Amino acid sequence: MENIEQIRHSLSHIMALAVLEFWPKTKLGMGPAIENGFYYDFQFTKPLEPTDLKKIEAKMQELILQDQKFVKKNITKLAAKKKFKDQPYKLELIKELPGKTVSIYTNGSFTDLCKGPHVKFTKEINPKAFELTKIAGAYWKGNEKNKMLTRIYGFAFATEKELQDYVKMQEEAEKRDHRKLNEKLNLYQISEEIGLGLVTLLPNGAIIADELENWAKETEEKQGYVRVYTPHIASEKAFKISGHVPYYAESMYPPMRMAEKKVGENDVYYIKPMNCAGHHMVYKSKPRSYKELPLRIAEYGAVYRFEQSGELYGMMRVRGPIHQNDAHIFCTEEQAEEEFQKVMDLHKYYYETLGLNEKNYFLSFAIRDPKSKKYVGDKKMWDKAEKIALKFIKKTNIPYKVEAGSAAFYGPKIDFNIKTVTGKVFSASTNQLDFQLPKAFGLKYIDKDGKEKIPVCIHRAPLGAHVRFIAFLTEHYAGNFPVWLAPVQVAVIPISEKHDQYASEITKQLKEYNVRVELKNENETLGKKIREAEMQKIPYLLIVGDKEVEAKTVSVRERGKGDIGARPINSFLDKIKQEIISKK
RNA sequence: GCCGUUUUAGCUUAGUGGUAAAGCAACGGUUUCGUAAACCGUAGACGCAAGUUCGAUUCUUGCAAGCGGCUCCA
Repeated sequence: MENIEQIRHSLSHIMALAVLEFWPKTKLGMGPAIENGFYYDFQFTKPLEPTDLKKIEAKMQELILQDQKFVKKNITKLAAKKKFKDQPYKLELIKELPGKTVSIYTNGSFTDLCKGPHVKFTKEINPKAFELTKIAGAYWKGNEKNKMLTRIYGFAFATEKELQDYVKMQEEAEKRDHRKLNEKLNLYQISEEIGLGLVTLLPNGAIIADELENWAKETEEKQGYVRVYTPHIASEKAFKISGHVPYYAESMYPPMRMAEKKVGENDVYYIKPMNCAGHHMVYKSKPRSYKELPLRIAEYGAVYRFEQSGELYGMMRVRGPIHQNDAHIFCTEEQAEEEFQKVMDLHKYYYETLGLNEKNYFLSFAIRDPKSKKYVGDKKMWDKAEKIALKFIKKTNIPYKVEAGSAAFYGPKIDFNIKTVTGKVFSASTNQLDFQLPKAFGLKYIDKDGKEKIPVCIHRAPLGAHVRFIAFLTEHYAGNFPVWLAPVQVAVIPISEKHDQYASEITKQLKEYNVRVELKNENETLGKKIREAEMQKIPYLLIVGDKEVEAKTVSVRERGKGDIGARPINSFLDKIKQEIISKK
């Protein structure tokens, strides 16, 4: 496996050499190996033509066949500066690297600043096991304030077969893309007329959202949560207290101003990007005693965020409505650990029920970048929050990875992240330990000793936001939703018009038991109706013809399994009800 | 938002400097069928705007949206 990384990394150098042979004035950025291949960032002196990719690829193959040797050398920074005097990005890197010397690698006429390692000879690389795939813009050092360079990506593997298999696998994965599946499943719509990134859940999507929401409500009620409804808009005052203005303002829809009135704080309103302010005000609605804590305030709150247009991605990343499975747990510092553990256990319960395991998600601990100014509150509180959160996260025994600089502006986050079929990472659920907002909102409770204290707040949203979670589940199940979530659970298919009446009786009976059923009695052949139902991914098809009418049964066809035989309707009802209740 | 790329009917695609072809879906009819596509017919489109031209869906420019990345996130 190490070798494949060396091959990929070496290919990026070979690509740089190929590019320089065609356009010697090109400035070089960085060129690492990545999960499926490699890339290199260039600053071209002229725009790249679409055909150039093939041209570079052919040149690379030629260079590989020359069997160039990769030679490593350590040189002083001074010598390096001289060597790379025409490469401003390399000079910048040399300046930042620690130590007095840097390592360079030479292959053919090309030398790059690089810590390696590489293959010894290019003959170790199969010239048919790589391909250049795409051109994209990428900011220098990943910072949008920097210049945008042109990145060329390539796939690379040890053998040609592995490359072909990978490409094929990608094509298969794309079929599971929730945007693609939506064409048949009709879960949602995003239209230019309504607006960019604004999702309409169509009837099928709405059913799934409702099922998830009901499940969350039932579960949370058992665990002592109370439900509230808070306004979708709030005055600027609230967001100044919470810090959203100014720390989060660029992700918020522009404010609404009450023009006819004198403009003061209460004449400016924002659509809420988070539910925090509302829930903090619920806490503040009356004086609180330690006896009331923990106070768990829940709401499937609809928030809107003005995400950059280029970030929008089907139902995975939208501007709204983002119905979050949100709750804020207000508790004492001593209670926080237990409450946090309960939240983690709740995740476990939800995820296990949905058939998710650690292959489907990973935990990340998002802390602040101490150098950045985009965080509210004082350092002491941040250090404390990060320290305690880390302690909690360690106790859960779930592997996690630390991400510096991605905390929320008011506190560290513990995120459950998911990957889309195409490899994009999104956070499905977020959990935060917050010492800032309760203080900012002036929340208090009277403790046993009669003294006022500030509660701690745990922000949590285990089922994330409806649309993102539905998108994730759609891809996870490849559209084959378990019966309890399936928009249509059963299709009743009469073989001919003669059986329509019996079919509608069966349909009616199922409806009485709250099974989501569709009668497919349109004038089509049986084969066609079955095909359509299968493409809609309906879990059960009940086929009724002469035999079934006669014997008072239904022939059951299970999704993906085919005909599983005839049985009396009551027996089928018992089976499906059981599956719905157990969320199988 | 930035870089690249794409845009012909609801979807998938064909094609042209003289306004366009097909399959599926839709609709109407025929057929009454045993486990993934019956048959016949009808209707429906060149993303938007400007320019070049006798004439633009086709060429040019701008804009918009989609897609792939970057940045960013529930």
